Amino acid sequence: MVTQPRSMSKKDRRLESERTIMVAAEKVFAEAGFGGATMQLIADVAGLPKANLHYYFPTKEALYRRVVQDIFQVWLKAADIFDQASGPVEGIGAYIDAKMEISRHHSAGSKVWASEVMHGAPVIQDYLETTLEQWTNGRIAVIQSWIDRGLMAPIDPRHLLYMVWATTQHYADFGHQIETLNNSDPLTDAQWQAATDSVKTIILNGIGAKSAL
Amino acid sequence: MVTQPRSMSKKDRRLESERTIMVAAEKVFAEAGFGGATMQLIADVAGLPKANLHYYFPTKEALYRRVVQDIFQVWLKAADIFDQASGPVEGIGAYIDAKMEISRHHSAGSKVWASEVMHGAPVIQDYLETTLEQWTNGRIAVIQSWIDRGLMAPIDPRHLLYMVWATTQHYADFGHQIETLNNSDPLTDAQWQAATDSVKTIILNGIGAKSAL
DNA sequence: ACACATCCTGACCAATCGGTCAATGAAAAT
DNA sequence: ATTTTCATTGACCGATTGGTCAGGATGTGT
Repeated sequence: MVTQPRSMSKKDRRLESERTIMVAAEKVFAEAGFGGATMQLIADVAGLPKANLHYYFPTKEALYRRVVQDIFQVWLKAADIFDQASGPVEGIGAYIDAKMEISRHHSAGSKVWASEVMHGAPVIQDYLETTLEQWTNGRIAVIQSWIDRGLMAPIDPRHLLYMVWATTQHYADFGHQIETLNNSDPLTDAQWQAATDSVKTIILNGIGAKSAL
Repeated sequence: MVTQPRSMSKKDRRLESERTIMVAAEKVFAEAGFGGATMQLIADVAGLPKANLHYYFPTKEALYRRVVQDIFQVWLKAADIFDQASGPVEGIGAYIDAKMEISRHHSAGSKVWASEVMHGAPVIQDYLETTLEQWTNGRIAVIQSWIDRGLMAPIDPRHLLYMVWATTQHYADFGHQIETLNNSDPLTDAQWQAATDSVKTIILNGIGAKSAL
């Protein structure tokens, strides 16, 4: 489970140990929820003794907090594309692409985030009130400017964002249901592409998006 | 917490006791997840001694299973409107209305369902494979007939359904996040209406829905 | 009044939980 | 070479968990 090249500084080894634990923790938290996850199970998945986890992370909650914060960073980063876009077709289209990609390849993280918010965000409430609110307001302003420039219909930007979040994350959070309804097979490359295209088509048509180019 | 009119058959009292417990359980499971919920806390919320819970429900899992099944029934029932509709504007519009209503007034149930599916549906897997799959296939056929009759654009019905589920449930499952981004205030009647209208506008426009009337 | 079934609950139990700690090992620093 | 710091771990602990059970309360049919 753990590869430890001998030529590695102490700091690097600490970082790698932390990462090993956090990867295992993300998986277990996603599968069992915070309450259902046990330090013992995380330790088993990470291939380490339980006491070692407590050496790097003092409490279960501290470990969980780090996992959630980590996810939040990935999640925010996906939105950089938004700002570089000239109009809704490019901006929202690329954002949907990015979020669908995360749903596919980072589904455990998405589930942990969903679980955290669903239970009232006991751990990352401050993030919601600060970082997320600022980010959201910034993106609302961008969308509003597109509306003002006649590049899309006058849809409430807030609900548009919620719809993009909801739909893209659905493919991660409810991935098991989707898989079950797909003859219990994981979605193929083509099916993921079809899903992404469908989402983009409906939303971009739904808001009457016009390319700014 | 518990009102027990003296004139009540034994069967009725049993049913009412079960209902009292299940309401409390739904709330606690929604707030803490299955793993985080404790029988003691459910008992406290229900205003009953813990041992009494085990009299009506042998195990925590049995109680949880009943709660999830209960939700599933509500969830399926909301879709009856679908069949009576003459076209996508009426059918999908009414379905969105119904699901938004559930998200608003049955949010705990929605969260429990989401949590269950997110964790791999360990308890209701059989429902997914039987009832839900049949229901889904039936609705897909209806939507396809609308497409064939030129009442909407040729969108993959499956992904359209996922989008409706995702978006409407988002207002329940991520209600805390939405509330936080709304100055930590619950959505007002007008805001709920605006949300519902936005969702309907985007989706119905997005699929090029035409009324059949 | 009686017997009988159902309902209720305080006290209890084994198992598991998150977390601690002293002892040991390994690597830097001197 | 030796000291010092960091990393590792098995054994352990108090607290909490889901679940049990014996015995009392309550109602029902006769």
